[in-house]
Amino acid sequence: MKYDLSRQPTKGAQRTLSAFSSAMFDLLELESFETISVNEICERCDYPRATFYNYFDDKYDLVNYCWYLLATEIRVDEAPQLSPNEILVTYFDRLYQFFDHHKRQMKAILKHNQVDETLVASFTNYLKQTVRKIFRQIFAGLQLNIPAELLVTQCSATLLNLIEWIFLQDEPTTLEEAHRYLSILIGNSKKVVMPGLVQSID
Amino acid sequence: MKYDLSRQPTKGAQRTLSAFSSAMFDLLELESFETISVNEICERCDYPRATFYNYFDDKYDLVNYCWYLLATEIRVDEAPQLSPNEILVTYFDRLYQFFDHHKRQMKAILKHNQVDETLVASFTNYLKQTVRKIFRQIFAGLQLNIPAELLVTQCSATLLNLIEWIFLQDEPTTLEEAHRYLSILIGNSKKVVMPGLVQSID
DNA sequence: TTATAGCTTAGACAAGTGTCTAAATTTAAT
DNA sequence: ATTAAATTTAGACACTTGTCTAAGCTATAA
Repeated sequence: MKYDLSRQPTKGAQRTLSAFSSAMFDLLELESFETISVNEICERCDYPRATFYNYFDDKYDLVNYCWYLLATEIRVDEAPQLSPNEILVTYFDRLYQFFDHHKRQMKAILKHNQVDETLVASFTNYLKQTVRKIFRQIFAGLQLNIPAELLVTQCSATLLNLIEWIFLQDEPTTLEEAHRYLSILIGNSKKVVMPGLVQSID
Repeated sequence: MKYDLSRQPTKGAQRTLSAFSSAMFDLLELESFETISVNEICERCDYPRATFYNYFDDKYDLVNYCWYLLATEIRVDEAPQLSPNEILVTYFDRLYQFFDHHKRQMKAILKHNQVDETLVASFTNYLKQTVRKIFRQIFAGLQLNIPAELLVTQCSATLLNLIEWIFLQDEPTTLEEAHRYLSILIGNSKKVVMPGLVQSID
């Protein structure tokens, strides 16, 4: 990303960022990400190519910014003070809620972009990276019988894989049923219990 | 892939396929996949661009063929008659063996291609897809308390994530230690026990 | 109001991509 | 060894990509 998101954007910059991300979201519902060109993006929002390259490195960079916008909505950054097991369910619920809310948009995008292609992978990967950060913080102070990074990977993968199965592979599942699956996958038990914890700390 | 791999390739075609894949393997040790161009590949193995496009759609297609060549070496396709838990460990061992054997090549490639970039993702993804096929077959006839596809995803993700951690994140781990981690991640117990199975069938 | 610093933009650039044609060459089967 | 079918190849094509320059615009602070 060429534009520095950390500082307060000017009114003009905000307008430009919105225009490009909206154009991308629009185009993703119309065609495959592969076939979208920078020219096409610029035409759609009536900005010159030079401006595009002032803000983004390439279309991958822009789509990444789009994921950043979506992720903000999931409130993945707000970490409540809860036990690891509760956190797991809490974040699962937020993801579930988000995908449920954006069902229509997701379905439209999936029409032109297969689940196994770059686009969807880049989205779920973005979310996975965000969820990893949270788990990394949570596991930092705990006594584990397995390296923390491994557990971080396992938990975020389990969460995202289940979400992906329900919403991207389109296997309608109630939140209750999803919780049952989650507990089986995470802990091989009836309750959600983290693997690798030396003692349960619910 | 434009060339039909299912039929017996002619001597010439075999030579061409080898030349292109070798060129790609060579270049991956010299620079990042992103910066490799089709022109460069063709120059390195002295074939005209037109020939490249006779065989492959693009460089992603070629690198995919490279993964196919590697995967054959792992013998992922030979499925022995074993219980699900034994299969899990068997395939983990094969992957472990393969990566251990190709340590040098992997390290060289990782020097120019970061773990989080497209190239490495495309490789581990290829392996994941291959491992998925095996688990799908294994779980087909079993009684599970969770949809089979979910379990397939979970098991292959756990396997590949552990392998990735050991070899691509470069966390040297003995096979014994790896088995211990695997059992914790898969079953939250001292032994490797699959989650989701209605009854243990060791 | 007016500098001035920072953006925005048009257009050119070198390089890459994937497709196509028609000629040259190779292959496999008689 | 001959021949018909299939493949390979050179070169051209239209198009995309990312960079760069120099001219234009705009916002803010004196």
